[in-house]
Order: sequence, then structure tokens, then C-alpha cells
Amino acid sequence: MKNYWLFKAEPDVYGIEHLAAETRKTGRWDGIRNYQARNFLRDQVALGDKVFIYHSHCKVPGIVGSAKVVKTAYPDPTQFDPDSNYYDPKATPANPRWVSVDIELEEIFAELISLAKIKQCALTTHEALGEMVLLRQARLSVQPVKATEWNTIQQLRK
DNA sequence: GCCAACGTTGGC
DNA sequence: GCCAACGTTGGC
Repeated sequence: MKNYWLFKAEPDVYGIEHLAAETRKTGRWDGIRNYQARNFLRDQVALGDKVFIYHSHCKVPGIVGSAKVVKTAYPDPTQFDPDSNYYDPKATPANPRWVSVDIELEEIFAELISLAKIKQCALTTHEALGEMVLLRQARLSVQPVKATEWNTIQQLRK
């Protein structure tokens, strides 16, 4: 069964525009250094799963587009690179600690769906959205999205 | 830039 | 294993 996810990104570092600029619009989702997020990536993110790309730490945070998973978890190469911001001296190729997946851009939304709008709708027209991990748990950069939530968010685009 | 809400580290 | 100190995320 297909699952849905939300991946957070800082657009200044690696946002949806960067993904769009990659060969075949396919990029490596690396730099995840949170165990809960890592466990989702490693254990549950499957081929063909759909992903909302969310821009955080920017002027208007929100969902900016969608992608699909084209390669499941493999060791994140940045953990072995001393020059990388994501270098982890405790990780070795024989014993990797962090994983990446590859995703392919599907769509950049004509208008982003702002966090403010999602919150607003959760309080008014679409109460179920209040259950979204996005609104319930801070600081989780890979998080599951229910199919109903995915569909509701898609409706908000109209 | 502020600061709340976390997660991580390390002394004991 | 507890918990204080510290670091990071991320909205505002």
C-alpha cells in the first residue's frame, strides 16, 4: 500500500527549486540527523510513496509541491565526508548511522499551501487536519501523512 | 532576532 | 538512569 509523507527542507539550503534543477528532477534527500525521522526513512518509506515538500525556516512556511520516492533507504554519503556539514565521526561505511532516499519531483504547486492556511482550515472547514503531525509535533523533518490528509491538502489548492 | 519545544550530551 | 546544561529546529 502506498504511503504518504511530508519532508521538510530549508529552501536556502536545498529546496524544491534545487530538486527541480537536478538531472531527471531526481535528488538525494540527505542530511537527516534525527532518529525518529531516520527510522521513518529507513523502515517505512517505500518505492512509489508520495511526498509533500515543505519549506521551513523561511518567509512563508508551507507545502510547495510533491514528489515520489524512486530509491529507498541507503547510507547517506554525507555522514562519511569530513567536509560536509552533516559529517558524523561516529558513522562508518561498515556501520552507517544515517540514511538517504532519492525522490523525483512531481509537481511544484502554482501556489504554496501555507502553514497558516493549514492551521486555519484545521480550525474551520477541515477539522481533521488538526491531527496532522505537522501541527502536533515540532521539529520532525520526515513525517507520515494520512491518505485523507493528503487528499484534503490537495483540495485546498483549488 | 526571539524563544518555545523539543533532542542530545555527559556528570554523577 | 536521572536530569541539568546545552544545542537545534522552526514559527513568528
